[in-house]
Amino acid sequence: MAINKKDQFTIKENSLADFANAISHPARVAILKEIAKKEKCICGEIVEVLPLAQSTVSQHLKELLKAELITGTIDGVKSCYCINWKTFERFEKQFNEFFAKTNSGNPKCC
Amino acid sequence: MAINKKDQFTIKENSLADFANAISHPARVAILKEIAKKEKCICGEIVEVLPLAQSTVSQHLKELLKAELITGTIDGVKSCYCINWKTFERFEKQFNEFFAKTNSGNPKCC
DNA sequence: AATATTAATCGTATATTTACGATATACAAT
DNA sequence: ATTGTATATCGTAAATATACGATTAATATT
Repeated sequence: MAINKKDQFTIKENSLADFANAISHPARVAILKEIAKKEKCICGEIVEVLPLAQSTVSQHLKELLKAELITGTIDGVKSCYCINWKTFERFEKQFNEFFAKTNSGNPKCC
Repeated sequence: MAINKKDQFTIKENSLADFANAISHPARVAILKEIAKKEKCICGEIVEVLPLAQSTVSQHLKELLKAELITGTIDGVKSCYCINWKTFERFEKQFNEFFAKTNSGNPKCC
């Protein structure tokens, strides 16, 4: 972007944005879904299911790893990925903290 | 991007990604936070609090409106924004549907 | 009517994202 | 050792996102 002002925001704001960013592409949602379904997945199986090139899937996996939404281990010549549920739980808490449900009624709302 | 493959994914995958994308920038998280705090915000109040130009804040507000995370009404010369909690609730449901908590234990996980 | 105020939109430059194929790496099998 | 297979990384082109200031539009005030 033109100028990056991300450091002008709080760590919490940035970390919530980073989490959201990791799942802000349908391919990554589909990958997460696939891993969650099988509980365990190798890259090849994911590539088969998605309408994307292998290298592109690999890039998306890398982003999901960076955001700690998944964990990955190398198993011989294959790679195994799992959902990192701890990150999801942490996100859920942060999410609630930011947008506390106490306001759900929206009495003053326009 | 090079080629857009978003229509190769399901509507649900895209809608979840779109929601996440709307909160994938710290400025938008901060805006949502500010509106949630006050329950009701005029544009100018948000601009005051954020380290961004008025036009940039306006662009972010537009995106939040597009994703239906906020509602906006015009009040004379001012614009008033509120959180659209219904969208947040819908997202929460979708989120759980995708990553059903039944797998949280991760028995086979790597 | 003229001026001031508020917010949205436009035009833009730059950074980032996304996609691909090609190549590299790392292990497995022969 | 050579060959095959699986995945990661590199280099890239094109699309999108993000930022800004300038302008426009719409109401409020004088």
